[in-house]
Amino acid sequence: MTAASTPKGERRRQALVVAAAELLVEGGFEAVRHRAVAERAGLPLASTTYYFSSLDDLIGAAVEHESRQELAAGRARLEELADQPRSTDAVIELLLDMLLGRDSRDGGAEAVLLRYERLVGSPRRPYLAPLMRELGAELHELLAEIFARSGVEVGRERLLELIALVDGTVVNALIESNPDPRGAARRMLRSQLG
Amino acid sequence: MTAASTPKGERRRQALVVAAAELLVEGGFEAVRHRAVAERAGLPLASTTYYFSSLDDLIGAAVEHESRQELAAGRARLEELADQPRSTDAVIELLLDMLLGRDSRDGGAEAVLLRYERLVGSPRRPYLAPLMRELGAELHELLAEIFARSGVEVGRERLLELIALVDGTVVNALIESNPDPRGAARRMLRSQLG
Amino acid sequence: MTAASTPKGERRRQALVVAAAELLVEGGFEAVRHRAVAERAGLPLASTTYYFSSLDDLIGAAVEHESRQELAAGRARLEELADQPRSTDAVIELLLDMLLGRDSRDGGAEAVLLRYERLVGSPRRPYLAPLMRELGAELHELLAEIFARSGVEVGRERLLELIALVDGTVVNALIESNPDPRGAARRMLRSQLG
Amino acid sequence: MTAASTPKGERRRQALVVAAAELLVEGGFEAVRHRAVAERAGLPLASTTYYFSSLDDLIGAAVEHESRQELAAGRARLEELADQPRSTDAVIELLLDMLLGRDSRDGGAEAVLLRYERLVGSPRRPYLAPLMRELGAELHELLAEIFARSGVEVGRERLLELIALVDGTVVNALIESNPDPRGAARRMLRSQLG
DNA sequence: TATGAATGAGTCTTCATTCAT
DNA sequence: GATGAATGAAGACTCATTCAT
Repeated sequence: MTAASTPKGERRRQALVVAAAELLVEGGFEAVRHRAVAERAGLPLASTTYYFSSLDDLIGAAVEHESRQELAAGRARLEELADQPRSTDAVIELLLDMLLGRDSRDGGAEAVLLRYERLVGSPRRPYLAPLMRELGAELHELLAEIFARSGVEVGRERLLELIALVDGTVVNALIESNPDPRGAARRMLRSQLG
Repeated sequence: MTAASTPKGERRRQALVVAAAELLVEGGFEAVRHRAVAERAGLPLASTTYYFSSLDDLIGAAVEHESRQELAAGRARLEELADQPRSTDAVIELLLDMLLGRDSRDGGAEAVLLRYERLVGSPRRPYLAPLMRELGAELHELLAEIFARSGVEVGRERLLELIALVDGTVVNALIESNPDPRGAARRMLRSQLG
Repeated sequence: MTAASTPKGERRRQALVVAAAELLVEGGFEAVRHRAVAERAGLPLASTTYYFSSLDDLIGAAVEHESRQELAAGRARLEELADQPRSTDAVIELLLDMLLGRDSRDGGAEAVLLRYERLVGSPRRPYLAPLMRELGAELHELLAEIFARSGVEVGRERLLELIALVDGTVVNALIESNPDPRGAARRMLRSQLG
Repeated sequence: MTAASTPKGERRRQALVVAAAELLVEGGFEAVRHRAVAERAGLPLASTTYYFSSLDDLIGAAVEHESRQELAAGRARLEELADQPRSTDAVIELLLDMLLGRDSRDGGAEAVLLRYERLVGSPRRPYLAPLMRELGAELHELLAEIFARSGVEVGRERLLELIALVDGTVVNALIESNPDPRGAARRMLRSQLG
């Protein structure tokens, strides 16, 4: 419909996606507006509707871009560290990086909050459902691989339990304005794995 | 800020809070708008800014009202059931009622989603922080009491773990468009408490 | 909903209605836009949505205003001429004034076209239906009164037939770019009444 | 202006006209947009401005196409039925088919409304004037022929009167939200021809 | 000859907030 | 103490048309 296959067109489209993804990460779904995206990308307002049939379409692309980026970075890191034996603590940090984002190491609660807002906000956007399921599956695979390589025996059920534990701990930490949700999740994982 | 101590003033203020709380429960933070609140309360639009210095002010009052109401209902229920011996399953349902809301029993995912959106959306509203902390503490107390009365030995750490497990399971169920988040949480609790 | 009962408010509201009615008469339904109305009335854009819950609401008010104005003018004229005996030709001109608008006497086809566009455009706007029926009934009454006072015996069926004849003649004249639709209708009426 | 004489060009141009005519019939003048036409024709958006200097140009071609099509269909039908003797009622239905469109037999008021919107909307598009005159003349011829063959004596004046009567009746029926404008026109013709 | 890319202008509508009364 | 009136800013989206390639 709103195709754009020329290199130039593709570049502009990508610029919009990147701008939207940045806004998404910085301010959540609400921050992704036609105006804001166009301005950040340095493109005219109408370009947003030219390249994307609706704002939802653009948001979808932004979520996908951001998530794939993060997943890819996670995979790359896993490869990079592949053959080194790792301590439980190192595995835990890796897990936390994957689940809370690497920013959570220094960004305090803010980065984590944004991430979980995005997750909890997804169900409101039904068009994200297939994507979220796919990304979720890929993330689980990645986490399973992390455990496998580190020699820790973890079945599927146990993996889901650990993920739930982390997510639940984080959510509760956020709600209680705990300034260090990562720390809370870390403690929880240690008591489970350690 | 813009107090209102007349009996009449107090009554109107309360009507606005109740209306806002209803909207909050039905449609999340986004649904709480000056217009909508005033209309539902059957009061003039300007009354919303007269009794509340800003929309955030009103939202804060609504969150407080709603949460206290729910906590009180939870406590009342506990008292009501106090002396009857209870099966593990009954305890689990009670826990789920407290954590996911009683609506979750028939409201499907929607009611649960609304609740978790509210929780995760809270940190973005700093004025809610003290309230959320206080409410969290009271909820934990209530849950501890439930366990205590049902004869199940559960320490503070273990309680926090169970809560995290439920919240994490629910969040993940929502993200994956699982139509029955309560069911997912129930299974998790059973495997932990069974 | 968007009440406005203060004299001042009522005046502004009326200014918008008048502006909208002018635009309607000059350019048809399509010409009645928020921007255009606000500009013509010399009021801010948002005032249009403040006083009218939607554009349709405003259009409805404009149509009603314009039509009642015309009907009232027609009645006034009838009273004014009341007791003078009238020739068939005078009756015919009166009829044409009522059905085509007084402007049709000097405005050529343009004024008539706008009028018939408005009529034929009404069914597309269901909210106008009750109004159009009411106005139609009042117009028929007025025309019946004209015949009655001029001593010409005309039953209800015959009246509807004459109206249809005029409207149909006018529509066909317009389609064929006849510059004098009133002339065509006049001839038709003369051959019927003469 | 922007001619296109290649066989391929001519074919594409025609495809656009056909698409535009369909949209015209289905949704009136307003429905004929560059985008919509191109999409329906399965051609690139820019082809609409390449083959037609403006939207009006395209609309003109669509009106012409549609009208000639209908006239031709009318003539064909007349030939087909030519030698059978016909009752007055059959003649009336034939007349109504020609004036209101065959769709009016089952399409209810909608199809008729669309047709009269198109007719009354024509004068606003001056470029349609010559076409509309020509088509009008041909239609009158066709109707005259219908009467001639059915043995009913009808002079030119009487024919124009009957047409006006039908059109006027239909317009008034539409305005009054009469759901069966064809029925109204039928009754009118019966009382005139019966 | 064609067309993908592009956009300025405009569409209706919502809303938090201010202010005069 | 209360509120009707008011509005600037922003929201998503549409569209005819231009232009470089």
